[in-house]
Amino acid sequence: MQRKPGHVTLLDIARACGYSVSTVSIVLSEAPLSRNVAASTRDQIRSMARQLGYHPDAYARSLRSRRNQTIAVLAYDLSDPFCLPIVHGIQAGLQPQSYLPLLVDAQTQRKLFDSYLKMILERRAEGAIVIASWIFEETNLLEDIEKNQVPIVIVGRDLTEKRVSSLLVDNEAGGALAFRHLADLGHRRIAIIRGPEELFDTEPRWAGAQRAAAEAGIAIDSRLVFQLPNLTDPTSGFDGGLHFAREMLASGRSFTAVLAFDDLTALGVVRGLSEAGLRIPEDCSVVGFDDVLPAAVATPGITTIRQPLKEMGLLSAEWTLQALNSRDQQRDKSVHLYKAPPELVVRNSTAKPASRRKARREKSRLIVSS
Amino acid sequence: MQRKPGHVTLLDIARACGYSVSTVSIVLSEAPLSRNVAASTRDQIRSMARQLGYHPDAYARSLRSRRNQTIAVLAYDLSDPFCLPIVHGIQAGLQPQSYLPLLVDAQTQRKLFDSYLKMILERRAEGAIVIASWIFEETNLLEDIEKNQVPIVIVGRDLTEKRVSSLLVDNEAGGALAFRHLADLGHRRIAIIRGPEELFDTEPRWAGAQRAAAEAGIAIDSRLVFQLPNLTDPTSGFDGGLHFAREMLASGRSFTAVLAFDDLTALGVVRGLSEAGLRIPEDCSVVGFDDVLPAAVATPGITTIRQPLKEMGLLSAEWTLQALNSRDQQRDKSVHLYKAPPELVVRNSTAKPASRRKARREKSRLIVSS
DNA sequence: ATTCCATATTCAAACGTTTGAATCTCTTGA
DNA sequence: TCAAGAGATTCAAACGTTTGAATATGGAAT
Repeated sequence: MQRKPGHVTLLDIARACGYSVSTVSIVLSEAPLSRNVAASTRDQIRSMARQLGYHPDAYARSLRSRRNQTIAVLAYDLSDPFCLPIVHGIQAGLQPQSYLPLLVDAQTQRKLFDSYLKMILERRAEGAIVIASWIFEETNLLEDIEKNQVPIVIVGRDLTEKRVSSLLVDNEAGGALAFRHLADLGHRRIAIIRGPEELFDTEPRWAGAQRAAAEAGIAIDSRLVFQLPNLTDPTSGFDGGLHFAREMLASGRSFTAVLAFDDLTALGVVRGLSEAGLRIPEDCSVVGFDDVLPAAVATPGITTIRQPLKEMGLLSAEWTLQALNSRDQQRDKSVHLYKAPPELVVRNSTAKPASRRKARREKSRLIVSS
Repeated sequence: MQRKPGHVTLLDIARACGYSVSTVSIVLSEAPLSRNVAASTRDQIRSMARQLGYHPDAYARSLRSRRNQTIAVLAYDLSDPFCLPIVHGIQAGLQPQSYLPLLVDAQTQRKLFDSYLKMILERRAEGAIVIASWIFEETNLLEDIEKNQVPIVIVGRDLTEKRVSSLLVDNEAGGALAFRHLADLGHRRIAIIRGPEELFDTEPRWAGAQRAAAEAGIAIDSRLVFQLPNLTDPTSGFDGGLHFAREMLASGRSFTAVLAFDDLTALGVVRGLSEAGLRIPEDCSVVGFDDVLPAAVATPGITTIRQPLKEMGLLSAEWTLQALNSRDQQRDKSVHLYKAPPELVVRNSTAKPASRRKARREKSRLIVSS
């Protein structure tokens, strides 16, 4: 196994300028000792390194130094528009400490998830940030990662009872915010599409909506409550919304607004209602959740509950680095929880309901025609 | 620097079951020599490894073996919906050979791009796939990566004249396809929004549209041709589309269809026309390019030109692995080019133009009211 | 008995770094 | 003249693995 020709090591540089490997290493890695290396030597070594095209070998380096400036970021599915802003936040948080994210995308597949998990362990990432999925039981994840003393933070789910620092949006508040927005506009007959049963966001959002309904003195008609099936594909919310919109119309029950579980679902609802000739928001208001790109660029723009995803990502990065540092100093194993405040983003998919009489007339016409 | 407690090495296993490190390594790495290790020994070692929670150290391993089963994937901006399907394709192509993608997102920032590039070199990725950006001059990228003998493939741009294997959609054919679709529907007065000047896709798409116009005997009104400004943010196409839609209407020139540079631009156009009270597609057809998620879930769904992104990603992965293998065998430095065939996806943003008289009447009413 | 082969296992060097300790060469102060 | 320190550089071991070569063990064939 002869050395590759194009491959420059410390030894090459050392020989080229007549110093030892140690000196070269000290200079190029800017170790504390480099303070008392002669300035001329430093310059000579640096310029030789540049000239030969030297790049330190991360493998050799971190084999020796046990550090690799890497935080693993394990996303359950990058194609969910939800993930990207979080990743950007993480990158922003890691950058200043010159840590690098090792980004892996499990594509909602258990098999991939496991193999990437193994990879994270093998690459000795110093910490891990998991962007949560409802699909996997993270139990063995915890065992395996924690056993190896890697600090871990989870985004999008509360796992504090398993002693994992967690960040997520305050879903209860968000659900309430969305419902209250519709109530404030004057809507009384509000259809609700709940999330999939296995998704942890579902319950608190529903609870928030119920609380807001009670506060506004509005009764939720259980026949106007739907629940998305368990999904594999993050865009399948769209199909669910489309499906339930048709079902709502076919049921003949009147409603003037729909509270959808997330933005894709809301977009599906818009599609379904539009197909039947309803205009959004004149004939029916629709509100989503998350504030992902498709909601912003659709026409009408979807009124939604924004999650401060980027901020959450940023914070998760900071927590991880913090845990790293405190681990080096003492054993500070405190577990944090941050429930981010959701924010109402009003666009054009919501409006005051049409006057009751007119609305009823239109509706009946439509139901007949569908 | 004492060893971390939770950290299990070959030596630990060797001691625990009374064999040498070599034997343990041979067994666990399934080296050829493991053929003649006693079956009982094998089992004992394997179960001990599992019991202790052993994970091989990728750093030590690849320091010695010079392989790390990693292909770097450098995306210019993951938040462009364009990138994700490519990444998925790459993952799919790497998986069967148990190579792992090292995914990095330059977020359209030169500084990040450089620092990630350095990282790729330091981590000794065996190959690199670049999802192209118009922002960066890839010249030094080439120098730096090629000097280190790392095979490199670029997706989304033709760099064959710099001897880099390239995959991209056939933009010329796509532009023609889009224009011909509108012409076939009967449109004659077609507005065109060209891409930013610095983007390499712009020219061929425009050329394709011109060719199709000539073939259909349609004259393109230069006053209905617009050009997006150079952009930093991939979603800024939306703003551009919105802006030009308003400008088109204000100009008073009549048109029945808009050919937008990409899907986000098309969505911006839809927004702009809708604001003025126009209905899509009854009053005006709009066609996009790329087929990204927001185009599919908007209402009406945007008719667009689909790029086979996933297939392109898959192929890029295969090329890279192939280059890796052939490099080990002989010096096969052949450069490939693949122009993927685009595909028309008809949704609901395009339709036959309204009869001429009626269209003109509507238009003039609108222009007055705006 | 000796030689030879196959099977099972170990030796020891190497990969490219980092780093605590060691060495060497000057100054400086007494 | 010597000790003490500071400044500049090097030694050598270590990180955890892989791997070509070497060794040990037991037959079987000569």
